[in-house]
Amino acid sequence: VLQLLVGRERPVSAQQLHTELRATGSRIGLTTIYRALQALAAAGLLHAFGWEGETAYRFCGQDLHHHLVCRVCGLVAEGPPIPGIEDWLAEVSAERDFTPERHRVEVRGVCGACT
Amino acid sequence: VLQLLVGRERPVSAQQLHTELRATGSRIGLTTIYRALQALAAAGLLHAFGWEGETAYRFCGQDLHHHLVCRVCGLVAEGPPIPGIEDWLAEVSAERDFTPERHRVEVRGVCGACT
DNA sequence: ATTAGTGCAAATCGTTTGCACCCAG
DNA sequence: CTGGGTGCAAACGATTTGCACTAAT
Repeated sequence: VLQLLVGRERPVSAQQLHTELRATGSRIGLTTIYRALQALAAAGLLHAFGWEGETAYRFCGQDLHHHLVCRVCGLVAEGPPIPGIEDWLAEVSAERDFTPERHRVEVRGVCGACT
Repeated sequence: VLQLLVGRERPVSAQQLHTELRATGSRIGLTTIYRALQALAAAGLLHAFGWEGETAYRFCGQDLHHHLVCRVCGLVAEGPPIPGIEDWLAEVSAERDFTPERHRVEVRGVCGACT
């Protein structure tokens, strides 16, 4: 299942994956897809995106955590870290007595192809 | 309905609101809550948060768009803009031929009270 | 023989929709 | 009379769960 996710540009929902797999003749069940996706997401290999009522997943390295999401086609591009975000985070957290664990920057817009 | 949202520290789901309102004797229907929340969110007065399977909303000014979310109690604190984020955004977007519309920074962690 | 993992079908739960009703203009 | 907004109940769709079955140790 993981192999199907690697190399994809846009997130896929459990139901989409199921349909695709079924089309290739696989007898895999929807349940298994859900369980696999949840496990992989919990392990940090996938990122979850809310996409029109359903949850879609995308393979993501652990290092880059910033996304440019096209609201038209759903394409997701990764971006470099924001310079200075760590300092900002440390400062703001200290101010509020908050212990940060992970952060996520998501930019919504329209990709070049959809403009 | 809006008045109930203003001043809250943490997001509330439609169902929670409904329960609370019913408890005060209101005869409001769940449908109305959903419609009101969607309208307010579309108008930019509320921000939507995914919280354990359901969608919760929180009143948010239009200027500050960064959030510190406690994963234990759901408390949401607002933060100042990241210095330099606009420059970063412009640069990254230009690189990828992407037209940004809005961005969102969400930091997950644990608040002081929950530590 | 035991166990982890699977698929199916039914149950669950948040959300949306269809529709009849009521109040204000 | 007319229209917008409301509540109720049914419909919907994504996700989860119960359970029997299979394959591998």
